[in-house]
Amino acid sequence: MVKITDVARHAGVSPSTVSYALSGKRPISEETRQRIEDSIRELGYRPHAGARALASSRSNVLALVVPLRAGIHVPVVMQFAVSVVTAARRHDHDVLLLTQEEGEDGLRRVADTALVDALIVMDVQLHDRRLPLLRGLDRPSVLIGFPASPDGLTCIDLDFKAAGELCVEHLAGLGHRVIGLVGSPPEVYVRETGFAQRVVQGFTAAADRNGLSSSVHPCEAAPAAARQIAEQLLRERPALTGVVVHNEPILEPLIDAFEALGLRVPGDLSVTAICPDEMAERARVPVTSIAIPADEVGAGAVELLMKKLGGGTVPEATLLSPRLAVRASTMPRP
Amino acid sequence: MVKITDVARHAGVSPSTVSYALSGKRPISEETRQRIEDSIRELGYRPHAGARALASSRSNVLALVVPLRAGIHVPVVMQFAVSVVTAARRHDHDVLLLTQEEGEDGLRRVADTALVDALIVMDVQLHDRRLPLLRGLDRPSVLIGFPASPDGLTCIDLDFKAAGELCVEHLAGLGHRVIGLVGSPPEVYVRETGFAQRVVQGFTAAADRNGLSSSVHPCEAAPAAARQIAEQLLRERPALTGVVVHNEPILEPLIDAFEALGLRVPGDLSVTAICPDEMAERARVPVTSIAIPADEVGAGAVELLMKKLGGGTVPEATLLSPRLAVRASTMPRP
DNA sequence: TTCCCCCGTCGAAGCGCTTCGACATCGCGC
DNA sequence: GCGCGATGTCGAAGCGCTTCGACGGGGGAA
Repeated sequence: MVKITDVARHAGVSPSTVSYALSGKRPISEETRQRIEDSIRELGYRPHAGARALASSRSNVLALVVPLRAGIHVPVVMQFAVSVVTAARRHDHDVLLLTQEEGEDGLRRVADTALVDALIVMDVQLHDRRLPLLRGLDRPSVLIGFPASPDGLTCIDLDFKAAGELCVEHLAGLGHRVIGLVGSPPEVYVRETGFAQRVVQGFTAAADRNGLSSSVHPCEAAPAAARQIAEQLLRERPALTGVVVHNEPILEPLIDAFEALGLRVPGDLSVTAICPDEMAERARVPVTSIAIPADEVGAGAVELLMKKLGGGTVPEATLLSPRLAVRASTMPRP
Repeated sequence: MVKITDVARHAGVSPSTVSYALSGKRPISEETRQRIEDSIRELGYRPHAGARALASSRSNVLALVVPLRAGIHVPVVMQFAVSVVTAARRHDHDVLLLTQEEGEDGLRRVADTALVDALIVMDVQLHDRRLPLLRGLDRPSVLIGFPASPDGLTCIDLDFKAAGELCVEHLAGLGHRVIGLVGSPPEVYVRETGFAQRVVQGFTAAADRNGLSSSVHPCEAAPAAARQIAEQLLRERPALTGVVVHNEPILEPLIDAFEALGLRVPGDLSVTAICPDEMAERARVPVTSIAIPADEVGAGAVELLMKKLGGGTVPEATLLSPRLAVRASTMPRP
């Protein structure tokens, strides 16, 4: 293994000079730097990560905790993970993968052993049990998702309330007066997953603001449930002309169910959704939708962490504005 | 930060004794060990990962390279990742997440900087560009998937050839005489992804062995393509009564297409698939299928790596036997 | 009883890097 | 012509842990 002393000898300088040339923490003459770089290339030098971590008390590794639970849309999780890794690499950091199963102990372990410099936690619940731990940890963290009170934490996510509102505004703008929200399975609300509730809040607030008649319907993530909900909506709210769907697996089955019941989308019923773009695009009827901007969220989380690691201060809450992509599933009320 | 010397002082022993008590590399009297453990607990000691890595030249971290490419079924990738992390934790190791995008440089980097002790590479192609690198690296690796020649490497995967055979044997056992394989998109074969070709090999070999009439049909991963293939099969092979599907996204659309063309599954046509269990279970007609045992593969990869890290020798090829779950989509030939 | 060996423990020497203080050199202003 | 700050480099001291060789004491074999 070639080490920094080898490089130093080869370049005719001291090890510390090589170190400073590498880190840029002290000025090095252009000429010397060049010589050092040549030596590094020639010898194929790679600094030892462990030694570096020990001496600098920085491992240049971030922890990423991914959720495993049922009801989580896996491709979206993967998108987050990839965008976090990609963003981390831009800052010369690597990413350690933790599963939620490891729980609080896992977080404590990687933090206390200095394996990682900072942590990113996905799928935060309103009253997440990990919050006190994260607050007390001696290293910075960023949450993807919002707990009930983000005091002392740093959180980033799509602004789901605004997303709910935006869907409603879109429908209202098209003249719809009676709308419904088909939401996530009941257990998601019980579990107090913040984003689901926030969609409901935004939906309801915007409907009220616009003087619309609105209703909210939690729904299991199974095709059969979609059918039931569709029938129920027709029965209970015959004047319904607009639907917001916040339940990925059910989007297509629900549209199918409406059509099977004789409602054309968008002819008789306009549908908007909060779901990944590729899902909205590939549906039988391409769906007007708001996507979760996984790339932005992941990259944003990393940027926030880097700022914190650099000693900067960051806002407790970062809400990404929803963007509505208009597709074929919505049209003006007939 | 509490360090090993603190523990040693507190327990009235030398630091080396604490170290040996922790690692078990030298005998320590029960009494002393107990005292040390108490001190550790009382002080909340956590060994510093970097220091440990430096002194022992073991980081206790594995690299996992996940694929990003289109045509890869994301939930399966996630399953692999989770099972690797879980298995690694059982061996007191952590997992560093690398994206394929980082390519060979990423592998070299984490290996050369001693950030990781060993590597797991997913989605290996027949003539993968990373193979020479992996062979030359000074740390062990395990491939999930098989290249053209695994010489000098360690590979593990489902035995896709056997899977292809098993599907055919199942159909043959039910009396079917004319069968077809609906495969992956053409580019998957062009790309020389081993597993797709191996399914074809197994399918063809078993069909020949059983004296069946067989045909192979690559197929795009889009519903429209499913419809086309269904029509083509009916036209070109009217006597067809058995189909093997090796193309996740198309499984359901294909069954739909067959039924739309007047063929009942399994009444007129028996269908088997190689796909995740939950997909097979949730289809309109639950599909007789062979699943990719992501848990076993991931855990197996870690076990192999641990054995190699421990100085043991392991077989170059580990093929996991396919298991066929019989469901509602197959029945004896009428 | 003597010798040997094993068990349990210690001390010290690193592992490869960063960083702090020191120092020499140079150019500038006065 | 002198002092001073800026610039560029060096040496040495760790960072916290593992591991090697050494060593004292106790038990078994001869």
